[in-house]
Amino acid sequence: MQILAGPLPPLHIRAVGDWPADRIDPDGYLLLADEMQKQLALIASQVVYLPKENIFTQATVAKYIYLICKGTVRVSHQLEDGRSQVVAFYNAGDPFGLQESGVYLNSADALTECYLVRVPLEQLHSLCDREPRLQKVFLVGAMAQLRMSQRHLLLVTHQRIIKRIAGFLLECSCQMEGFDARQSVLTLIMDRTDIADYLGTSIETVSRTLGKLEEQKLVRRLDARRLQLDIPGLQRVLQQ
Amino acid sequence: MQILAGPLPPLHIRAVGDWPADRIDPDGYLLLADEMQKQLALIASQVVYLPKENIFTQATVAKYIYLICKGTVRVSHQLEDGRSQVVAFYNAGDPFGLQESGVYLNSADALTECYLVRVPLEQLHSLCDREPRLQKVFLVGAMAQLRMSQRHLLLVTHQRIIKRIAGFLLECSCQMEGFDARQSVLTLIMDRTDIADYLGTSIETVSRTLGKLEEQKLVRRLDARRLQLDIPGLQRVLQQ
DNA sequence: CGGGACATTGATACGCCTCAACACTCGTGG
DNA sequence: CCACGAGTGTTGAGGCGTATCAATGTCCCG
Repeated sequence: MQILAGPLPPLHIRAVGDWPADRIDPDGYLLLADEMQKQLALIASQVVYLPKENIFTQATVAKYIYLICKGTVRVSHQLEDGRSQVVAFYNAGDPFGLQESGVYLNSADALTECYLVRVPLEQLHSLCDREPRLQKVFLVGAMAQLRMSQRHLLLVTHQRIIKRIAGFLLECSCQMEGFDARQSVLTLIMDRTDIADYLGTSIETVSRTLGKLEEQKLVRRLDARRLQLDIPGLQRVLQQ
Repeated sequence: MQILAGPLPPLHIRAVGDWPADRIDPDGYLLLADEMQKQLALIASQVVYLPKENIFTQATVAKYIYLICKGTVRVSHQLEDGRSQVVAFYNAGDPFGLQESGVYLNSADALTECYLVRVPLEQLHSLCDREPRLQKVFLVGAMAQLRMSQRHLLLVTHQRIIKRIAGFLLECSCQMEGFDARQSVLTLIMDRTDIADYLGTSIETVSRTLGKLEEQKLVRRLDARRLQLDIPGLQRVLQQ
């Protein structure tokens, strides 16, 4: 981890689907007004993490809220029985660092090189009290996170794995970077273990299911990480 | 549905695990200051729903946010393939009515007789802009919902159904009314279909799994809706 | 050329979904 | 008082999908 000097980059928060939409840009991001940005700059700092680097660990004291400027973060939860469940993959515009009773609920790791803005929790609280518009930004962010979490729930409760995988690929092609819409080629940032732990299955089944989808000509594996998708075909899988 | 005249009852919002805790009572509820309560009373109204009555339907225009004073609400989502997934069971102190792009994401139904406070969304937005402390209440509420949603995710991703059921029973005994701690008897408010749709399984499997737990002396079925629990024993199931 | 990390493929066992039949409780009405 | 039906919960038999263990394949880097 490395702390960057200098001013914060322009910040935006994912707010897809929020309404009424004040200051939401066409892509569903809420932009921070200059004034808020300045005040945040007084307490926040920009940090960089390398791929595979741990950002924070579940059950340790929660000091910061993070906001992603660039990169992808995996947030996961270790259960008592040893299983690891990926709670979410976060991208630019997503806030993360959910805490309960002063400790982090999950662990966070950088999947790619990540540029983050790190805001000390205590100071954020007092700043939000002084600057209600900033609080609104975080409220909108929290509700966006709640929608994402519920979508994830609907995804993992599909009994058939083929639906989970199809839904996952569609989700990636919508809300992630690394999807070339013209070629319809998705470049995955995560490995098979991450996908399996996100969908609640095993790496072998992920691999086999991609095989099934390839048989049905809905997916073509250019290599392990690059998939050519038949988007309408995958959507049809979810409807059966 | 029936609209009640007269003043609003005292309102509180579930905020378990929030920190730093300003004005959070021992049970984890955030109490609304009198002033906010008064302002809310100007735009909100108290409504009553009978058991099994529909409160709102997925994909219809979202006009209100609801806050539960008393009773239990089932929020569920219908998927394209016909499956119904219960997103959450909500109790006193929980806000619900999540919307995306102006329409409800899920459907809500009363499980018991429900006393709710219904707040028009548009007026709530402008009131929140004038009264930041109210906005903070909703922010805290949204984060509590996010924690609940993530717990639910961890529950339904247990591969073994016996863990899902054990976890579900423990969850009910913690955060729901209808658990007599002295006798360790849990009275379920929902039927087998609701449980199955909450855990992503079938009613038959719910029934059989309760049978398994009964063989292991971790549960005793007094009748279909009343279960005597061995709490430590159920916790042990989750650890294996 | 080796080693390690990651992905795929194969064989097997078993847990759960499905369909089906049956038990139970409750209200209604004969 | 009993008969009937609907709604709900339980139990049984069978087939299928997926987890698991194991082996093999592939890529990258030293």
